[in-house]
Amino acid sequence: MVSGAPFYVTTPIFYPSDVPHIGHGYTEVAVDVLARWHRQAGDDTWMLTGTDEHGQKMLRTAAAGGMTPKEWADRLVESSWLPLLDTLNIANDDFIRTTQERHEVSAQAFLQKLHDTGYIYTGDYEGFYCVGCEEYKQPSELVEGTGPFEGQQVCAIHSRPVELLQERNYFFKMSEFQDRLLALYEERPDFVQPESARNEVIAFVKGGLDDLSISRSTFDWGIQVPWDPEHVVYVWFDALLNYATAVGYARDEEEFARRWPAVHIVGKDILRFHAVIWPAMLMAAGVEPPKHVYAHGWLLVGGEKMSKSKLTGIAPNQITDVFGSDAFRYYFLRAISFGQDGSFSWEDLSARYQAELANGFGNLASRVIAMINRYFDGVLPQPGEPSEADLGIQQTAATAAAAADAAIERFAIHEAIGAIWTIVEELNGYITTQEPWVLAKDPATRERLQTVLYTAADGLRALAVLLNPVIPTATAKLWTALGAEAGLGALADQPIREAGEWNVLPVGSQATPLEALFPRIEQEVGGGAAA
RNA sequence: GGGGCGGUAGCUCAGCUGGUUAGAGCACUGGACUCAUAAUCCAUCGGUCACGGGUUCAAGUCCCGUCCGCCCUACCA
Repeated sequence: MVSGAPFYVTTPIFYPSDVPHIGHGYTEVAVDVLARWHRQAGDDTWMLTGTDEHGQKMLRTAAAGGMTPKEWADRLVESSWLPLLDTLNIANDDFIRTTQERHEVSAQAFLQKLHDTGYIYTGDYEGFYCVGCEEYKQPSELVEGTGPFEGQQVCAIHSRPVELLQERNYFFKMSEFQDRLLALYEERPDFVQPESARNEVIAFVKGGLDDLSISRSTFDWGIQVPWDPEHVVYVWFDALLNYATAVGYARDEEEFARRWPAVHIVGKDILRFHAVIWPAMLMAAGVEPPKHVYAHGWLLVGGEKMSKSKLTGIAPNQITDVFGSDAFRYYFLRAISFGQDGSFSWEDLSARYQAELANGFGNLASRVIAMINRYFDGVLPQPGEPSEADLGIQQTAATAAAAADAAIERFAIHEAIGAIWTIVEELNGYITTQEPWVLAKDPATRERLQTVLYTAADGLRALAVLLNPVIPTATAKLWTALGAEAGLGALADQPIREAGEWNVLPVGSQATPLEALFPRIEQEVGGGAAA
């Protein structure tokens, strides 16, 4: 434990009735890397993910399948969403489902608090409701229907007719929070990140806020409004609360105080819910706003936003089945600037796998371990006086480790990996230049050989520690092959902020042969195989 | 309609407050080497910085306009 500073990070909770695609996977993986990094740094880390199971859409799809919504949700969570976490090797600390009792209890307490303090009132609402969006639409959001819906007004997103609904329900006085929200964005410029997201949020809030209808009485699949059993809580309001309810809001004040406030990582399409509505809800309840709301970009496939309807949706296991979970994690976090949209292509994935993971990192590990085994029977030799070149490697590692930690602090995950990768590149060059295989032929250069291989091995040690949050499967194999555990303990316990220090791997560590960390993939990868 | 973002080598992208011959990775080509996953290392090749004006001693970098892509948001009918 270094600092023990709290770090509570969340993914959005997903609709179980969606089919998991690489966009979901991207968010999960990004949050997992942040969490693993902080955890390994000794921060008091907690990673939350989960599913959002209420709402009319779930009710209807369940009914269509002849099931209760809860049965339907159970099935989807078991068959799709928990397996997704396995597929991607996610080390979440908790998984919340909005149908869990702990959530319902805390959510009701939150709602009651808002009601007691006068932030909720009764009103009538009439509007065009889109079941697909789970929300009312303004007339401007509707377009003329085509085909079977010709002559009707349809939702611009789902192209399906909207329903004219009128209901008496409860409203949250969000309009009262405009000034306080703007003050929040002003006082804490890093509250909404990146900058482009912040600007959009500010522009939106400056345009004025409407009160929010937060209950429904036309169906009953949801959390009951505590003072009016005829109403259930609007699904988005319910969903946002998960971040607080999961860590004990109104149930376990000690736990809540320990974890809160959270860092929310979200796709930019749901930024507004997290950067406007959610902080307003918290302010109304007298709870501190989140620490950060970070909006990442979209994955583009063929230059367009990935979408299932355009058949560009890709299931995460299509990638992991061929390349493995490490490659998935590495690729999306390295190739895409976190916070910006990024292009996905099988060609790029395949090329980076080959060039960076297999030929770069994997082969580096392979050649170093092989030489320690060949020239020293696997026993890590004692280094002699460092030369200029050796010191250069040490410097590279120190600089890279510091830069990577600083980048993670700014959510620049791609930069962090790029910084770490300078060690891979320098080490490969170092080995080629130092020519240990030549040194090995002459007994007179034995000590120099020892120094070179020690330097390379300790560099691998630093890489294993620094890359463990990103590619934990590969680094675990490397840790074993280096024989590091005997002297240093478990890889996950290695303090990541000290990874750039030198002469850490104990002399005499017993290396063992290393299988290829990222074997060459001979098979042709099919791009069109969207299942 | 208003606002925002983007358009830089074949591909994916860096280029902060304007300043010597515009960078990186991958791909391509040539060479070196053999410890290693036919891998590594070095070098070369490659761009009218969307287009047209303007400001400046100097613009990819600022200003105006045009075109293209995307996002947010409004409104008429």
